[in-house]
Amino acid sequence: MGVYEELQARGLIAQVTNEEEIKKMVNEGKAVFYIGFDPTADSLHVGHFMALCLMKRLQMAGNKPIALIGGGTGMIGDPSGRSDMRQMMTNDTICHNCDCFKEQMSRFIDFSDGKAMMVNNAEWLMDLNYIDFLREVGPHFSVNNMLRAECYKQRMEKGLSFLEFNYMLMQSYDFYELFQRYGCNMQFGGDDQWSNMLGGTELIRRKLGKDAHAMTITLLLNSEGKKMGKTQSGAVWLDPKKTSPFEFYQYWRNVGDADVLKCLRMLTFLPLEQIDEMDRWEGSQLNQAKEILAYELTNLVHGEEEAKKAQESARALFAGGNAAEMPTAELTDDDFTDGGIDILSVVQKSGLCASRSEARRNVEQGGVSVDGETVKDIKTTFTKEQFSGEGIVVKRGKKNFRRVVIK
RNA sequence: GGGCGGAUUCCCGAGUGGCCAAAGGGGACAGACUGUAAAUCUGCUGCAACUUGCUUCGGUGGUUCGAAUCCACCUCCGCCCA
Repeated sequence: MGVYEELQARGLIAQVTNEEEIKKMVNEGKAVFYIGFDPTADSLHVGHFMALCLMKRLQMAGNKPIALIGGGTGMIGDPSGRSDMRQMMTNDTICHNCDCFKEQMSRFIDFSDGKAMMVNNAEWLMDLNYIDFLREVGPHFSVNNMLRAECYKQRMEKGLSFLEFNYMLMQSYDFYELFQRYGCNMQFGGDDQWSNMLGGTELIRRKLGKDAHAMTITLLLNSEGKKMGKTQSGAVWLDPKKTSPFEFYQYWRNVGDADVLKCLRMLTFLPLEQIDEMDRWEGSQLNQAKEILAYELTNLVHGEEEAKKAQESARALFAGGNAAEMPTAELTDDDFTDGGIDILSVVQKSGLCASRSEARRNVEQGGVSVDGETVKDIKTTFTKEQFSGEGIVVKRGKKNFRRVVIK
């Protein structure tokens, strides 16, 4: 089975420009492909992770990946899949984010010995001359067609600025540049990028009369059709400072039954036979599959040691006991009045609740417990001594734990 | 540039002078049931205090005893015309 077939079997391929040619090229390790990453934040997230995995898979099959950092395109902002305009970022922010991306990527992809490259499109986009660019690229794009493109369609209702409208040209120009500079003959990207990517192949064909290919990765959606990798507090980040390995593990441990197998196929490197085996599991047995998923992914992103720690903590915590590896919050002397502190303050200051009002609600509804004992009275207080040593374990709801100690 | 319409609490969306911290829905959160799942049911959803206070309805000023609601100016957005 070639890589292409494997990708297909894992459900990763959404659309391709020319299946036969791409299959051949990829299976024979002849593709020089790129995936673009716009520096919209200071860490990569799960969506990027899928792309990185794909890069790795293709790299292992002998193809050469180019990671393109969007230092230039980030200045514009991709309107695809958005209902409103992105906030414009300052130059400094973009540069900082680019650096963060670089560092995270080098942990997944082998950039040694020319096996992969990393380039920044700021290199050629920032110095473009407006008139020259318009004359060189502009004639090859039909506004009529652009307006029909899926990525702009949804924005036609809410409004689309000229700035964002140009994004497609920038991305197309990237492909064109990479094609010429490095012989890059294929582009990968999320399925929402399809029209932008076609812009690139089209530009190359028109300007150079050469063929280039594009292939999109299936977006990771849950059974409700929402993008995965998002929590109400934001994305699930790969940076352990933004999403701790434990939280990361828990995110995957908690995916819905309907989504486990899909995630295993698309995100892990486990052999397909093993995944097919799990596909036969039913009911509560799926919990094991979720554990495997969570472990595998945490392992890939944070390493074996962190994965083990997260798994052990999760097991211990949900089996009712305490675990060494648990988010810890520290209280200081200032938090105590007359040597005591009330439950609402504990819950709030430990970061389990945003406000005292919220803490009050949770306590009143029986959602807060301390060392396994439910606390129903909002007037319950604790002494400083109780936080010394191991401290106490405060729980809000079923899945939010925190060890609270005194500093 | 001209005409019209709009900006409400996380989102959608009511509210057009006091009875509004603001209907309804979604989402989130908590509880029950479970398998750390889904579905369902219940509660809850500005901040703080234990029934009272404080800060909110794009921004700034103004009218009024009193404004999310009225007036002026400004900012942003949509539609139509150029």
